[in-house]
Amino acid sequence: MSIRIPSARTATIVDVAAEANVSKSTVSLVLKGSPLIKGETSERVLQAAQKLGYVYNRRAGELRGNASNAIGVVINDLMNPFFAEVLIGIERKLVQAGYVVLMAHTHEDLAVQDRVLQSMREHNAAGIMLCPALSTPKSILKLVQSWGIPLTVFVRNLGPGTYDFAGSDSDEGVFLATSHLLNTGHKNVGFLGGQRGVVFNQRTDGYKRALKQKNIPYREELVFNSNPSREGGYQAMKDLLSKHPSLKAVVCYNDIVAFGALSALGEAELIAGKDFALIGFDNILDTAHSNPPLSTIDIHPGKIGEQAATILLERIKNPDAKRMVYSAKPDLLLRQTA
Amino acid sequence: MSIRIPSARTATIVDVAAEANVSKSTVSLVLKGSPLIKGETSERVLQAAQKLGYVYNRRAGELRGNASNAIGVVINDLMNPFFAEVLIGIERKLVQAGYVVLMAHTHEDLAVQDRVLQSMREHNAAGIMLCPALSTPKSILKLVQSWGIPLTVFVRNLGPGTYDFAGSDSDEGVFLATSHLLNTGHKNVGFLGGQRGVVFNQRTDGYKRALKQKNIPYREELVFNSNPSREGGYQAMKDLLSKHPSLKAVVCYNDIVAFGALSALGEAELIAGKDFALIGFDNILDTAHSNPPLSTIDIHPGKIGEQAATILLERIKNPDAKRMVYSAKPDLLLRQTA
DNA sequence: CTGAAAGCGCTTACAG
DNA sequence: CTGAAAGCGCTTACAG
Repeated sequence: MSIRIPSARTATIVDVAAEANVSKSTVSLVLKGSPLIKGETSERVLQAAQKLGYVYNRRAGELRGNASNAIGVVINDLMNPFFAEVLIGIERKLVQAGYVVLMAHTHEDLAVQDRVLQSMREHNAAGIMLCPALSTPKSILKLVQSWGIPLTVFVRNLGPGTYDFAGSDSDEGVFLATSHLLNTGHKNVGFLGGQRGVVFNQRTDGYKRALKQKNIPYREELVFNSNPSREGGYQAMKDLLSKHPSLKAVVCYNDIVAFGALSALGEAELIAGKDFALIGFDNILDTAHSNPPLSTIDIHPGKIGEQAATILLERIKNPDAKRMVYSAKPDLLLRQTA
Repeated sequence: MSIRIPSARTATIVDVAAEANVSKSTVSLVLKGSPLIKGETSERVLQAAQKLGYVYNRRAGELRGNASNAIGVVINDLMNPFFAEVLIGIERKLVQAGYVVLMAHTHEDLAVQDRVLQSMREHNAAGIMLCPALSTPKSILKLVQSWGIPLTVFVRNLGPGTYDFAGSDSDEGVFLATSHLLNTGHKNVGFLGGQRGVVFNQRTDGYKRALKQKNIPYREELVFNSNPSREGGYQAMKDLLSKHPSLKAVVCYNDIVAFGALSALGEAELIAGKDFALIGFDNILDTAHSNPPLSTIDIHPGKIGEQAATILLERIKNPDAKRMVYSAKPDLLLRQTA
């Protein structure tokens, strides 16, 4: 007859109290470093805890106290290194502040986004960081707000409103890139990749603005839509090459689109930076050693994540603070492709 | 005088019970879909819950019940898309099974790894998935085991032992790649990038094995160490080009190293696939549209994550099952560079 | 089929 | 400086 040995029940505060000959209130106080307890007692309690291999039970503590140290972060496209870099920035900052991250990936799926948000609520998240899936309704703001959970939106904004946000100045970034191309002898430049959405609109706004400043008429057929992926960039560039062979310069929706474009260029035996100029957007790590190294708009992805986390932390501390926004200042970073 | 309105305390099981005129035990039973409760009663409770906007409080439930639905996953190098793809696979599988993921990033730092593991323990994680930071001591296995938390190690193994593991057959993969190069006319091939460690050793074993099979002596100076990064691959290839200009084929430690190498090749005006042959390892998404598209060893990163999660789930369900191991079968995937 | 009671492991006033 | 007591929101035997 075999008996299943229960995994040694871990010691509780009561066990420690018994071991140290104090009440459990005292143990609780010692554990949270209260100055109320006499040094000697405190010492004794700590040793007892050590001896019994005591582990703090967070759920129990939080049940009574009601604060949670978990923060939900929802990402929708981790396949794009940009988001991975942002996530790393977020995670570091949060962990550093003593939080733990409940991470969820939505694949741009609104239904799973709703589900994970709900789940974070059940888990009593101390805050939520959301990079909204494409076409997320603005009502999501009111919803989370009604839960009483601090929220900061990052990278993709949700239109005008009073929510906290961390992202970048897309308009200005693309303006910079387009202007640079125009200033270095290109008579016209196209916009490659990406699809309808807030961010896309901001970026093409910058594009149009740069064109306008040089009195170049905006031509819709020079913006090439695609998925915001390498594959998308590849297809878009092939499309461009066949339809507008005279066009020799392009600013890309983002870096991975630019990588796809680089691939199409290579296939056509065109050398980026010599036969064709292109500039990416984001400055993900990969750009420094692509073939050839990509000129891009640096928005410091890791820093966006860090700032987004900083904002959330501040909001948790101070629920009544006024709106907080971080918008990364874009820097034109010239390497080989333009 | 302003009164801070407490964020509307959310309804509890007791409120629902009162609203529905039943005891809280009944509410609890209904909520977990017990067949014990009469349909009519159940209906009434559900409506009451709905009406009050009841939200299940997981921590409270888990405190008594003792099961948690959070699983910790620790990653060390999310900058490498390979790990991002693995993570996505893990996350999907876990969420699908009703779990939530507590994610932590270690940056290969043993101290933070210890910290996050401890934190996951406090959070009562139902299981832990660990991709060990470089030079993680094997004792980590016993430690987590002593906590009574199911563990599955992934991607990097910890040497012989009886822990659950999901990864790939590195040796075989590199053997395949090296053999292919040798079979297609290259008199010798080098091994580029990566650094001492379990995975590195397995990969170079495959390299040596392929050499041996063709009676080609192994020469240490033909393996070029580097950080397992683009930058590392870039430097290693420059090094190779200057020291061994006659070497024309190389298998790379992984895809990002290969990307760095591609960049160095481009800089030297060498065309990969024509002037120089190289093969990566992993088959991350990016390889399909690099410049030029990279030949590589496909180990199906997403599937590794999924399988790792599947193993953990199984272990949770069945603590006494015997050792589970998944080793991705590597496929040689030829594109442009070899 | 449903209710009363005890308990999960903490924290937090309140006494003293 | 420390203890006794109540309570956080659930679940789980146990009655009936």
